[in-house]
Amino acid sequence: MKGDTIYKRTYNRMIVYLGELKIGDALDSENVLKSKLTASRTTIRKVLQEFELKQLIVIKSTKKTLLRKPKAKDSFPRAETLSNAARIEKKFLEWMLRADPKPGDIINELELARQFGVSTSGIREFLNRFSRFKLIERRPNSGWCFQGFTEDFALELFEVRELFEMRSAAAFATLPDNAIAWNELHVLKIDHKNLLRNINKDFHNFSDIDERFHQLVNNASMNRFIVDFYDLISLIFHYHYQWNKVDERKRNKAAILEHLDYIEALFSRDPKRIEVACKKHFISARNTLLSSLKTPLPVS
Amino acid sequence: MKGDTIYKRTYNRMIVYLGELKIGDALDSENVLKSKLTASRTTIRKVLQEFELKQLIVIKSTKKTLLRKPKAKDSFPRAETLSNAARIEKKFLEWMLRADPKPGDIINELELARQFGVSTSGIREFLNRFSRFKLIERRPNSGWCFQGFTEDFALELFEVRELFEMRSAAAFATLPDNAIAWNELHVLKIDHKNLLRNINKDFHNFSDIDERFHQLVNNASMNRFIVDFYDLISLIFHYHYQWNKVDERKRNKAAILEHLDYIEALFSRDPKRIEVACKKHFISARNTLLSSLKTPLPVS
DNA sequence: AAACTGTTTTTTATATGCAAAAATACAAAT
DNA sequence: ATTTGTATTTTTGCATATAAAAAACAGTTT
Repeated sequence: MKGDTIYKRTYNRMIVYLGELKIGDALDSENVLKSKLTASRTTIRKVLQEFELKQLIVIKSTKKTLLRKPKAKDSFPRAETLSNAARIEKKFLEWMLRADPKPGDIINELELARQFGVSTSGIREFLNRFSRFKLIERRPNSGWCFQGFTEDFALELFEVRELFEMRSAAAFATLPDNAIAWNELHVLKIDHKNLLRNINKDFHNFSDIDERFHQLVNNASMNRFIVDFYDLISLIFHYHYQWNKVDERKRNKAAILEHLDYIEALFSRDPKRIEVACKKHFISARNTLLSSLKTPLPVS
Repeated sequence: MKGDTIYKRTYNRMIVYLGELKIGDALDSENVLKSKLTASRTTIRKVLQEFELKQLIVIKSTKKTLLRKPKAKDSFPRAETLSNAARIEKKFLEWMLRADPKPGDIINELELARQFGVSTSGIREFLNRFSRFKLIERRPNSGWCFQGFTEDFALELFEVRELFEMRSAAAFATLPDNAIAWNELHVLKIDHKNLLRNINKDFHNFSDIDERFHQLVNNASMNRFIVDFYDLISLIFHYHYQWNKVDERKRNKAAILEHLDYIEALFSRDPKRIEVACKKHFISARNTLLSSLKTPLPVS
């Protein structure tokens, strides 16, 4: 009753690993495989035995050799390698998007469990973890109350986000010259410029680059609470990007330009300049988010 | 298998409620009792039936009358009215204090379950909730890793605390004249002065007043993320107060004086003055915490 | 008909059961 | 000294079972 997603995940990783060898090559020892594929030796052995059975490898005491290359399509489908918890998270986010629950709505564990086809304990555990984002609230001995992604929520979120990122950006400027963050920032600058060049076609790629950029800045704070808070930002933005498609190209182009300005400010290490660029970006980001909250959901 | 702590809690509340009536008085209707004692009608009825059985009240269709007054000592002991979850939390904090786990230590669910005499699912749920404080981290398919209340942890905690409270204090100054927060601040000022007068005797009462004060300031931010973060501060301070007894009287006296200064600054509504008082207090609070981290635990 | 009580259905809180995975142990082989 | 074979023991992840509590429904009484 535990599911065998780890076995399947390890199996898939083994296929990738074998794909990198040549026929006749010897495999690494079990202990090395254990760290390479991140699983216990117990699981590694189980997978190896399965591969021997399928005559992909031959095991002769301490020597394991590759007989023929596995095909990538023999892998288990990705969905089967997700843990139950990950699957529930995915389903819940999809459900939120679809059902669009309003503040004050009650969600109950049994109902969700039935809808998702999983046990109540899985749902319960998920909701417990998810509640850290403050989008739902437990009512003891009753259900969960949906708080909703309201304007207040967005404003409070942005207040903290701004507070944190201003601090992080200031910290970024004081990083030593040889910090890898500078290289990463350089790469991001190039990526931004490339995206700007193909903005008409690739504008929806902005979401990824946006997350990478802000995460890089926040990491400079070296503060677990600040870094952790970015999980919530990511979630909200991911969620929000799903439905606010109005003017997306135009908005993203503007944001890229702001980012480039912000990046230059970071390279300059001038605190004043950084503050100005950062603040400017947040003002427009907040406006974007707020205006999209007022746009009703498209009817599907 | 759900435990009957709610029944017991309601039973105790009913005793208090009956204590306020005179013999021969009619009890409120079930629905009124339901809101007065905050429980479901189902539970209210169960309790009422028990009281009837014990001949404390008589139920005649729609009329319930008090026969004789219950004695307070017939209540269930407080420990039995705590939910399982609350009991686990309490035990875990005690355990942390006693076992003093070090960063990198692994805690496992089964072990704790056995030690606390509860089921693993209870432990699991608690650890999941508790992990939001970042003192423990889940290792999938393995156990939980204790992160420890290290110096880094304390510094990062204080960085955010300061950021948040500076913002909250500034917001406090802009509250309208008729906000109840001003009255509460006034009460707190008096309480501080009283405590200062009896500091030699009552110095250990500072912990409570400290929490009330900072919570009041933080609430002025009207930001759920800022307010929520104070849970962590409370936890850490509660935990920390348990063992750092060195110079407690002296430290608390100094802190009270800083608070009084801070309170006056808030009343003045002068942003500059507030900032100075707030910052000053945080510098010494941080030093206190850091120095206590370096003090080894007293051997018990 | 509004408020109340009696009864039934649904949901939560918690314990328990069990397969998968991890950890451990140690002798045997290279 | 590393690696493997094998067996054993623990522990996790998830499902399910069940008593307590809540909610919903249906009658009564004022």
